[in-house]
Amino acid sequence: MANDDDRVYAWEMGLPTVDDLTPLTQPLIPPELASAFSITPENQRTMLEVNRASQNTLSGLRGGQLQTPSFNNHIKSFAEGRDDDNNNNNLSVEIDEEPDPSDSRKIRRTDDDLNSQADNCYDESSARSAAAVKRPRLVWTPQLHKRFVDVVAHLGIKNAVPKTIMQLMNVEGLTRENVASHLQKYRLYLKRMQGLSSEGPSPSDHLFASTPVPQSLQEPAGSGHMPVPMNYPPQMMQMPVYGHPGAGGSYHGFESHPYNNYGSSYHGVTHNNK
DNA sequence: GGGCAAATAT
DNA sequence: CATATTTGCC
Repeated sequence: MANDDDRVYAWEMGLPTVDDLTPLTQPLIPPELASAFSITPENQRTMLEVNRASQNTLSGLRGGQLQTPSFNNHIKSFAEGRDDDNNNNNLSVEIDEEPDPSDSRKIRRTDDDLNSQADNCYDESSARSAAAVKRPRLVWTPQLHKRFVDVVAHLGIKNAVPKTIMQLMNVEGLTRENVASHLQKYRLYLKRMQGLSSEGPSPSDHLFASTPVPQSLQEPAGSGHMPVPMNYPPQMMQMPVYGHPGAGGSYHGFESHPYNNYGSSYHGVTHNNK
């Protein structure tokens, strides 16, 4: 006598996670292979292109009277529900795109896009090279910063250079300049804290104070470990929640374990209907 | 390319 | 105002 919710949940759990799926930005056939077998190489799809296609798909679904509202709700709840259930740490760069009065919604590189784009292809407007587009101001969310700190910690302090950090963070749209700039500030923060021992972080250190500083950074950590490629799961998961600078170092975020936490977690599908 | 400080920009 | 980005210099 299982009710519908249970059946839906069972169905959702049987679906592949975003981690199992090949990112849309990644060609199914490597260029080398394609050329070797004289196959016409696929067009490279960047995240920007994929996202644009997603927007078009969503706006198409919403705009046209063809769809019933409940249909859209199901798509959305599905995406959010899986995110919560699997505890996916799908980090992505969260960016605002001001020049678009027609749709003031925030554009996010999430698996909302992956879901929505599944039933549509990208059009010509998305075929433009996204490289030439200047990226909007990056927002260093606690999650993004956490990942940054993790990478810096796992690299030695000696290997923690912008380029390497950027690569290991593996975040779409994140540039070396972004990392370099953030690293600069982060180092200043570390320096200030080591100088004034036994003193709570400055109230102005909103972001940094909310993220624990790994011991790997406290000292030169002479352990000669080479850059070990740490595989972060593909991006996703954002929440408006901000760490409380309350001098305690209390913060909530993901704890280096992308998966697990299955049986005990409640799969409350949160509808953020605005 | 990296590091840093100062100037800009949002 | 806080923070991210750009710039110039080493």
